[in-house]
Amino acid sequence: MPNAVSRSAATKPARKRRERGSISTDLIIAGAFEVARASSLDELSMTVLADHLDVAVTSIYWHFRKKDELLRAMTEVAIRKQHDSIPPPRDDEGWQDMLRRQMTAIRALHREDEVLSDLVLRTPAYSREATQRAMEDLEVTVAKLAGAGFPARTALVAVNAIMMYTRGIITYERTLRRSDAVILGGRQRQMIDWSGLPLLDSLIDRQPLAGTSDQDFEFGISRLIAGFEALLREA
Amino acid sequence: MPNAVSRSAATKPARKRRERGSISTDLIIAGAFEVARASSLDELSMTVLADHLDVAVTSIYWHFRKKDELLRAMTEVAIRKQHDSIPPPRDDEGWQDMLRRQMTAIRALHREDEVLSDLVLRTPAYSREATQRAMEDLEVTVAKLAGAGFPARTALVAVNAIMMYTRGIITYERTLRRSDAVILGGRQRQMIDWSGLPLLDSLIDRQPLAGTSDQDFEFGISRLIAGFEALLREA
DNA sequence: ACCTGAACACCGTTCAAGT
DNA sequence: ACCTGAACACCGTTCAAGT
Repeated sequence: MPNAVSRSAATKPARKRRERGSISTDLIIAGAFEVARASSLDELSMTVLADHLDVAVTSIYWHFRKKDELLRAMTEVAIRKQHDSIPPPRDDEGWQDMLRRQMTAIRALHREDEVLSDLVLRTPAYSREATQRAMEDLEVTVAKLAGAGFPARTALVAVNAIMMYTRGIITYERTLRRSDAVILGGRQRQMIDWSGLPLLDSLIDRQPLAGTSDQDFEFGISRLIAGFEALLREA
Repeated sequence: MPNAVSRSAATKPARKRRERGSISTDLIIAGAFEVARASSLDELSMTVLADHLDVAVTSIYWHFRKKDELLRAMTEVAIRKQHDSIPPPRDDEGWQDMLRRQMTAIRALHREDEVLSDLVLRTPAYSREATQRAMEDLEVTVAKLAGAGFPARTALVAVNAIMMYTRGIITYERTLRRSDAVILGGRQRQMIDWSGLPLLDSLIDRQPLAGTSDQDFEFGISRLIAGFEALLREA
């Protein structure tokens, strides 16, 4: 915290003027990630960011005309990081393992980087480059399924489906974590009258209610893959 | 717009004092939904809501101590509406059709009511009643699968998985619609160099890029159900 | 018990002005 | 070309005061 001086006092920092090239768009983006990671993306404000960078708020507006423009730039960075973290297909594995590894990697990344997750899930890709990269990845993945006998169209829709499932898990887990800070652990269990719920009563015990585990995630992935395999056998 | 008078002029409305019981929490919630539906949940502010209700902003704070409290109340309403819109299982249908109908109904609801969607997806259930209702629904659904031969634990995880898939589709479609207002139709196609992408080039034509169709949604549902059936056969 | 205006801290953004 | 402070409209919230 570079300027944790006086908040309430009327004395203003009276900052020294910075040199001309002393802040760049890259520095601002990096600073924005630092602020967001230290608190959250929601709490990232232009004012706080400016303080963090020890710059006048308005200086940021020379590099980014709107806050939204800064967020877009951050999203590009996040999308690239996600792209780089997805393992490429290997020749020595089947399409099933490829899908499993890719989806697991995406989920892991979103779990360990909430800011990235919030950025990426908020919007589709902005730039041409990001879209191009995404399409190239998709082409390779779809080709792998097509090579295994799936019609091209089916391969595309299948990849799409397993990504939607992963997305659902990711957003749900994100929602849980967001509110867990408030709700505090699984004391929900006591709120419920279990008398009419014999099945659930026997299943949901100590573990946090409706939480998502690695096994639960794996289950859905396996079932989708099994469903794809069934389609392959029919042809 | 009850008070679309002067914004810039220094003359303030000078409102007449309202009677004591003239606004209730229910009226405020209803008004909040009206404002949100007319614009969006993001644009719902206490000030705008107060204007809409022709009430002083601070009056709302007597009924709801925080904006978050109002949002919670709205979420409860939304969750109840979602609950009521999900068709109950029928005796003359199998578990497959039940799941299909339920997931389709949820997706349809979220498509036609964006405000509900934003509220419900933002947070898990708050109140005891909502949680209780959700658990009762879940019990019935899980019981149907269990009756078909699934172990109880598997039935629960399966229902969870298909809900996660549906959630992924819903959030993705929501994201698309949010940005479609900006991006404007599928002119993305021209941005991309298709030379290295023979498969995708042949598949993605006129239709909006990466859009989600009813058939795509159906595909994932079918594959999951097929995956569940495979599990049943193994036992 | 319920409604109200004044007031505050914060936030995104514009603009005219510095160097 | 790049950095800055003053200023504005808006937003959530508190508080003391009305009836």
